[in-house]
Amino acid sequence: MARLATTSDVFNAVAEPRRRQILTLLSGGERSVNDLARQLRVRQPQASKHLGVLRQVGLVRVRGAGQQRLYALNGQGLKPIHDWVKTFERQWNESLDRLDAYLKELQKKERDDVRKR
Amino acid sequence: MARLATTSDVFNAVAEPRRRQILTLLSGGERSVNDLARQLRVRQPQASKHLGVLRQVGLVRVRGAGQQRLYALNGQGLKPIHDWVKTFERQWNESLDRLDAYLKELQKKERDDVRKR
DNA sequence: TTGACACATTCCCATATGGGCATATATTGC
DNA sequence: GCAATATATGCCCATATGGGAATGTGTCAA
Repeated sequence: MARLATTSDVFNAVAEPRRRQILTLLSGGERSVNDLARQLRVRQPQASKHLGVLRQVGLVRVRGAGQQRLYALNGQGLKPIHDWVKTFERQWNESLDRLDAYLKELQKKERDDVRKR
Repeated sequence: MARLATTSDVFNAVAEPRRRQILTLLSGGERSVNDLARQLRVRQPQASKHLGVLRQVGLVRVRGAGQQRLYALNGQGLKPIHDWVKTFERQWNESLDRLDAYLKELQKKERDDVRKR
């Protein structure tokens, strides 16, 4: 079956670093295709393709403006990722808490050792 | 160059739905490979492969327990995704706010219309 | 109409994939 | 040692990819 299509899912669409870059750039406001291509140091066709993927999964919107097309971020499209990853928030906090507790324990031992000297 | 390796990145590793399922299952605690394979309704080798990917990107830890290997979630591995998507939180809140304002505006109009009747 | 510009689409190719399957590699109990 | 169980790994294949390059489509201005 091979890997899922990049357009099958927001997760797959966002797996590509350049597409994440595009979203970051668009968070500053609308941009034209050439604009984005220049910033990404990518040729125009690739920029168009990436934008096409992002559009198919609903992460960006397009608007015609004369002979250029302005792409805008659709922030809501990222919510599924946020919601999913948020369900694990407690998990990594717990790991950090354990690390924190461990470090505190080390420091305590250190103080005790110093005291014994 | 083709698509990036699934092991190149947490984003790529998590793009596969079954791997997300695995992480969800592991958030309930350690599981053996067969255990996971059964829950995912996947054959054992595929489960092992997926777990291998997750391990390579640091999303899970393994621990030998007799003749089985228990996999555990490493929540901190998901933090990069959380951090990235969090930078867009304002974006979709704004969209939602606009939607909210729009709906409120509609309701107001509706009330006014009723009043006029 | 014609040319210039912005963008989209198509074809090519090297590459990695995930599943099926068979097989190697532990580890345990006898 | 040997069989049984749990897991990992290797090979196969169909499929989708992202970049390069060329070409199609649309819009403007003269």
